[in-house]
Amino acid sequence: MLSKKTKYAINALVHLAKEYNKGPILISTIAEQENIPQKFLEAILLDLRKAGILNSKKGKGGGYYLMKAPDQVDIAEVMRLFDGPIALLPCVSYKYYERCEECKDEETCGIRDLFYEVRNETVNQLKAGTLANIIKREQRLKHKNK
Amino acid sequence: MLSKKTKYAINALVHLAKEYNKGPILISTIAEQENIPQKFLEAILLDLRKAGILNSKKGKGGGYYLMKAPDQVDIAEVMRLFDGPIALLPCVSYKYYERCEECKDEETCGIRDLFYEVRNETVNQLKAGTLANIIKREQRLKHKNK
DNA sequence: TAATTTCTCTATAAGACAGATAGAATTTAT
DNA sequence: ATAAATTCTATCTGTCTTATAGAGAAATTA
Repeated sequence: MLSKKTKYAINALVHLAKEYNKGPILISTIAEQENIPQKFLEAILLDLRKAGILNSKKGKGGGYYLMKAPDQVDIAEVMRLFDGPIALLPCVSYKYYERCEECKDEETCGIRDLFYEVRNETVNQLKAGTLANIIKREQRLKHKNK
Repeated sequence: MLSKKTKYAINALVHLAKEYNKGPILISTIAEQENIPQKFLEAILLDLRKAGILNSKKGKGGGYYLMKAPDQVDIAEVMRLFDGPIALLPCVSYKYYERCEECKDEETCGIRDLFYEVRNETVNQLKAGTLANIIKREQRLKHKNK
């Protein structure tokens, strides 16, 4: 399961994506509207800035805003930033590869082979899941439910 | 990522699947051959027994053995038993559903929509991943690498 | 210079994770 | 009946992660 940190991060990013190119948004605004504890959100946005996804401005009229276009920020990136690997086994992780200590032969491991396929499919889905894509999904669902 | 508990469980199950219908196998044998701390493995096998996947016999000649055929035990079941939900968000979990506190409208949530698709694909893959399937994969890989 | 807002640093309470320890209960073989 | 083998139960512990809260420093703008 995703940590709250990651969930909050995604919600904040979607919020900012909806206001893309409209100038900085206050932390407090995002915190209120997205139901996120403000102090926790501060840390999250800071991490997103350090990762180059957001930028910030201090003082009056300040706040946070997206550095990249909403179709250039995908969920795989956000998840890796906060929760680490997307793979379910360290031995099939691309960015965080590590050998399984208990494993006898990685090359012929059937368990690894299965989880390698799972990882690939999941990463593909999450890379297609950009902020723009999520907003599009939301619009589609709103139409449907009317 | 899977917990060590789940990883050990899968390894132990694959081991037992290879000896299906050959009588009980000692905990100590599995622990040694699969590089699993014995006492930890005891707890794991006990849980698998309580879940109806394994059965055990005490005393001399005792040990653990599979209750179901290797093609009837899938990895989704094992993961759920030890690590809980497979879904990445509680609001898209079938067996462990829970509302996201911070969510404004579940019905039209684009984030939920994305993770719903991810969950479905992952569960399908993991249900196809039975013990028999894993052993078949291993055999294929051994052939290839010769 | 005063107000606004982000940024830094520290602390912490609760729970999960990965085992270790000690011994009780059961079964089989002699 | 007894000894050996083996699973089963219950408790405990140290380390790490999660999800915050608090106090105030630094920067920016009016």
